[in-house]
Amino acid sequence: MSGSSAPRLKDVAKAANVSLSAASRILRGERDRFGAETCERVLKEAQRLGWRRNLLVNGIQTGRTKTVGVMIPPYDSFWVDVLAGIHVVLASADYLPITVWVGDCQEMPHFEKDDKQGLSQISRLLDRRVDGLILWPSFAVAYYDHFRELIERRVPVVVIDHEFSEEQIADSIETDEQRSARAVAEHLLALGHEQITCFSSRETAWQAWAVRRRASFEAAIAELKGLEVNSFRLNQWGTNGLEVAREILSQEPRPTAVFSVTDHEALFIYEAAAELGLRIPDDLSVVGFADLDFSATLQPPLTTMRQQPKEIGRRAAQMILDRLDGDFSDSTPTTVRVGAELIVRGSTSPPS
Amino acid sequence: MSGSSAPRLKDVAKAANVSLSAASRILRGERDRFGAETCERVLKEAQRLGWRRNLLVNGIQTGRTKTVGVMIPPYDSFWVDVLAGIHVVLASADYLPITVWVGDCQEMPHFEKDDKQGLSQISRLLDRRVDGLILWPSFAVAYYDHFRELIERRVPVVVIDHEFSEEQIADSIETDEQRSARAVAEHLLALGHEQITCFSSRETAWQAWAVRRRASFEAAIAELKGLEVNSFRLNQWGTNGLEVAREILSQEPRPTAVFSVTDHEALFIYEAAAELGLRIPDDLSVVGFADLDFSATLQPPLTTMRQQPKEIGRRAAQMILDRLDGDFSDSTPTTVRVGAELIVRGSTSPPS
DNA sequence: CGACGCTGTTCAAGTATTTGAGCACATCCG
DNA sequence: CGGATGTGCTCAAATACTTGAACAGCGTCG
Repeated sequence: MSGSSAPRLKDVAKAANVSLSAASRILRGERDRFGAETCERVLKEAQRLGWRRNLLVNGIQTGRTKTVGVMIPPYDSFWVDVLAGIHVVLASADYLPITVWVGDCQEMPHFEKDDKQGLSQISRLLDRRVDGLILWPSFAVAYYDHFRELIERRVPVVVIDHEFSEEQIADSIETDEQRSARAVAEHLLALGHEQITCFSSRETAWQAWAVRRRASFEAAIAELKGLEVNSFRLNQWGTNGLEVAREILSQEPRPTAVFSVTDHEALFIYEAAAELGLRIPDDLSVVGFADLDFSATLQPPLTTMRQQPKEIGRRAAQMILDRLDGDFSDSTPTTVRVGAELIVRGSTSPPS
Repeated sequence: MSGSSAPRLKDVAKAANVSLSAASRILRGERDRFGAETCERVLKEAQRLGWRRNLLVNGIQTGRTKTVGVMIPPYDSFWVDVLAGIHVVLASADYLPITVWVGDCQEMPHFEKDDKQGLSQISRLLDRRVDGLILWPSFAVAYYDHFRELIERRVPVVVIDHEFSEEQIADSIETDEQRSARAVAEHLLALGHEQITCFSSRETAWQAWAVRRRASFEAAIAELKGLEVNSFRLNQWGTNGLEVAREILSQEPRPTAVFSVTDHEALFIYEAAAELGLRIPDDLSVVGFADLDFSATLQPPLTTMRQQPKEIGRRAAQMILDRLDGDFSDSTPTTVRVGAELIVRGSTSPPS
């Protein structure tokens, strides 16, 4: 019934019996110009009325909303951790991330209907005047023009897990795929495996990381031992994981080790192996990638490359903040590569 | 180098050679007052300059920012799906969720340092003038006063998974714990189990759902068969999952079935069972709750209650939108209970 | 010829707040 | 006693629009 919407500064000023601008200055901390008693009165009234500053107005006036748009697929614990990293860093600078979904999250998180959805999401962020943008480049290529426009308007952009095919127009951050794939290769070769298969993800245009991961792995195996890796991948919609896993395990000769480009694919290998009565790691070694939340508790626990999603998130956010603080134009776009660590668990052993 | 920040309406008007207010009206869709040729010119210039409306201004003027604050723990796939549901519904109404983290997401997602963190997060949302608030009530009790203030200001609040201990002051949405727990109880009893243990989560003040879930389960078992359930729980920080699981499986007599209050606890049971050489489901039946992303691919696949997180998210968002659309004061707070479905997989069987 | 419709214009006020400039008054110094 | 200094506060413009009201120029119709 009180029907009162948010109290205005005007109300506070009136209640404390000072002018609007006096109230504004006092509440902004410019107190030395005013008497202690006046300050206290204003503060007390603001408190009593429950006044809070209106950041929208600040946004209009300063051109800074203290928000950063984030466009990533909140798909598994990897992305959740990336988000966590972003949140922590932004929060400590009193920024807030505004996250939008890409893809038809209704039914299939990893699949995007068309470019327009992503573009409209970017639009919605820009309408809110975000100060910066962190994104996973589902269709980065399609957005190039958009990026260029943003950068011209001094809205810093950081892209996660994307390699710019031509000119690099924005900052970029990714897992060091080459080193990581090599670590996996070294591990499997050291165990003595020679029949090695790689289970890649969907390798659509925007899944550049999957391509790089698989290719780096193939290259490492070839370079280290001269062996050829037989590679499989998911279909375009990522719906046939179990079928591919079955296919992988039905090869003649059967591979003794499978490197899955993420832990998700490894799950399908586990499932197919159980179906076929193959024991891990006795009959089959499995290596994943990401160290997702469930990987340590699989039976057997999954050997996997532990990425540093939180660190990736933190660095991404920090890059945005740095760009916003410092001079924007004088530094060229950079790429940060974050390391990953091989966690050896029970899913790998020498071939029998 | 162009150094241009976002173009203003003024720029568009100038470029199209019309007045500011004409440009405003045309771009807002009030076109019938203007000639087709003029409209086209304005639209074209707006497009060319990349003009986009400034929702901050709209927010100041109308008091509606078209944003909804969301405060939930993006902890596992359950919450990710809740978020997805929220996003879908809000996006279709051209709203945007602004998500803040609760808890020290740096190290321990499910643990909050103190009330103040949550309150400061709410503050940051309110400073941005969110139109509504969806939250998971880590410290809902501590926030009661806050809620009351929000509701007085006509900021609708929806609480997920929280039971108001006294007066219900906000809308609330939760999984139907009673029915769900009863379904689990019926399943285990139908299989013939009599030594049944419940593995609860941390049951801190704000984990009301865990308390309700465990208590409902105990009650159902008692009511259906007159049996007593031996219940265990995690410590206050949720750090001793494996120890508790070991303890559970070391009881004399050993339970033949364990109901885990979430799939996370079930993972610990799997791990402890593997350690002790117990086979699931031959020696031990395990039931989880939530049907998280990994549950179907465990070996054996986990029997679990499938909640409807997306539906919960959707309903929560819809409740906010309804409150915003309709008359706010005339309807009393309601509680929505969303059903869950028992998914029987390989982790349960009759006791041997 | 005057009224009317069409297509625009200008004016002014409103949104919530910030901020540079400046004013009134008191005190203090020379 | 005049001028400098400082305190406490106010005024007005600015941010980027929106919106209602009034009005102006032009062609047309009765």
